[in-house]
Amino acid sequence: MSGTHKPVPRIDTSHEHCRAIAETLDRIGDKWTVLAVGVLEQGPLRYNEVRRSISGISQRMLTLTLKNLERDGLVTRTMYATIPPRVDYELTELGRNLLVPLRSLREWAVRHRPAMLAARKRFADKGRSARFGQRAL
Amino acid sequence: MSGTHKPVPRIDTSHEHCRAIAETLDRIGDKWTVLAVGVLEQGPLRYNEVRRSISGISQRMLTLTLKNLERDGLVTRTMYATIPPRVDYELTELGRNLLVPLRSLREWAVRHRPAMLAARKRFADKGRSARFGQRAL
DNA sequence: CTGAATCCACCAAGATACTG
DNA sequence: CAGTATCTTGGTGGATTCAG
Repeated sequence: MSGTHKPVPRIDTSHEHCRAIAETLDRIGDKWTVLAVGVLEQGPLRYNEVRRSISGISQRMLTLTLKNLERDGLVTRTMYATIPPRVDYELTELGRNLLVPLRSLREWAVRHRPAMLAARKRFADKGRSARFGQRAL
Repeated sequence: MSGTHKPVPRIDTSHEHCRAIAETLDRIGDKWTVLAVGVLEQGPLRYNEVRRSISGISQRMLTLTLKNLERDGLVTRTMYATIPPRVDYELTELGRNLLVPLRSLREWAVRHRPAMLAARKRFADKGRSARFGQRAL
């Protein structure tokens, strides 16, 4: 292990790291993926159980979201040839690993998102007052 | 106040966390935001420095991305009325805080994304063999 | 140099209806 | 119950041009 005690001293040798993040975000940054992962956190669910757990999702988008999660090895899909048919979805190890950065993101959202929204509001107000010559609306 | 005192204080107690994540992802999950934050990690940069640091970005998208970051209090925008004009962008405290979950995401990407891509490939191959009657292509 | 403005292509995602 | 198939649309982002 030659001399180097810490193999990760520098964070950003180039922006290929950023690209890795961006690509990951491109995958999980759609409208429903993290919600699906979230509701599956507690354990396996049937198709319609997932559906009911994510209010507002359409059948089409749920099917697409789950299929993509299965394709990427983040959830398993288990069919039971019963009548009526039954399909269970469950997070894989890989999928559960994803919960770690998601929790980190949640942590940021809980702690700092209010400040962000406040800044957004200030920005909007500033823009409005500028457009109306510094006069309150 | 007849009967109904509280319309509905709790919307989704367990999954509102997922919504918070989803909303955050909706904000930073676009094509360029994390890349911009990433290149600004090392310190303030001028407009064209950022531009050159993010290969492939158009003027329009860079301007939009930076403006949104400024609006949400994640970066500061400092104009110098010189000729030629100069504008510096720099991460705020809020913006630097965002680096924490982003690093967590990068950690996942580095460690687990190869497995995800492998699963995706297996899935594609499986689909192909299925469509061609179990025969290798 | 640092943008703003305009036009346009593409695709994610919703609505709806149908199927095994 | 667990999906597919088809159509439609709003928004994201690219290319180009104009401006202070």
